Amino acid sequence: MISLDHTFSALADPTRRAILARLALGEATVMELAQPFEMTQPAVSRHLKVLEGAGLIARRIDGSKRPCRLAPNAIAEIDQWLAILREALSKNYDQLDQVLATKPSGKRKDAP
Amino acid sequence: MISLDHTFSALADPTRRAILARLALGEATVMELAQPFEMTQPAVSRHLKVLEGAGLIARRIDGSKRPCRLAPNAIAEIDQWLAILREALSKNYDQLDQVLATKPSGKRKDAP
DNA sequence: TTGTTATATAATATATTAGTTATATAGTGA
DNA sequence: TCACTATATAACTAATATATTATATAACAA
Repeated sequence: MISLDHTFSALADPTRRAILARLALGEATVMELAQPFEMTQPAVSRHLKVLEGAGLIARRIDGSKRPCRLAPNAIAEIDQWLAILREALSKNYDQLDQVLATKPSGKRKDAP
Repeated sequence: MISLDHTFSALADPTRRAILARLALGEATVMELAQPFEMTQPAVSRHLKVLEGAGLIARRIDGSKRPCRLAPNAIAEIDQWLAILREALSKNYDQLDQVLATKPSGKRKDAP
């Protein structure tokens, strides 16, 4: 099972997010992915390793090429975790709504 | 506007995710948040600063206390970005479905 | 087999991060 | 005012991350 630590930290890097965005258009090899970046091939290889370790991409073997594609597992796991926050946020919002509805002129401690 | 770099990197830390999970239950002060962790108060203060900088929490002033609560902006932004990947994944899945449906005995380059 | 292409790994330098302790600041309450 | 509580900041250390160059490995093409 993939850890959220790895997944979120993989997504924290702009190069890696750009790689994922490129893969959203379809499979690509390491060189194809490296080409648009001002970065050496080994650097891209390491980013791909991070993305793979995070469960965000998968690779297959095609001769001497290693085409990459998006993998679904990590995204699903992230979504699941974010659901907790989303639910809490919508609940808080409802509560605030209620407070504003029931005490439209109540004191606010945080007012200046 | 908040950067995805900051938001994802804030979420990559398990202590910070635990803090967010606690805040999902409702507002809490710095000391309340620090208490369950084997960590000093300054360490928690810094985590909160990171979460605030990432747009994941907001703080208000209540005397000498600084109660924290979840903030919605960053989550919304993350969701928006992840939508790109989600869409691509579902598209790829559909394509795979089609491929399997139309050529059930086609050659596969990646077969051993 | 030899040269070339595609990719991975190792060694290394630098930057960033997360924690610590010590200290500063500001509100609280006697 | 004085002691106490709540929080923030600074200085420092240790661990981690990212990039580079050099090199290894494996497939391909002549």
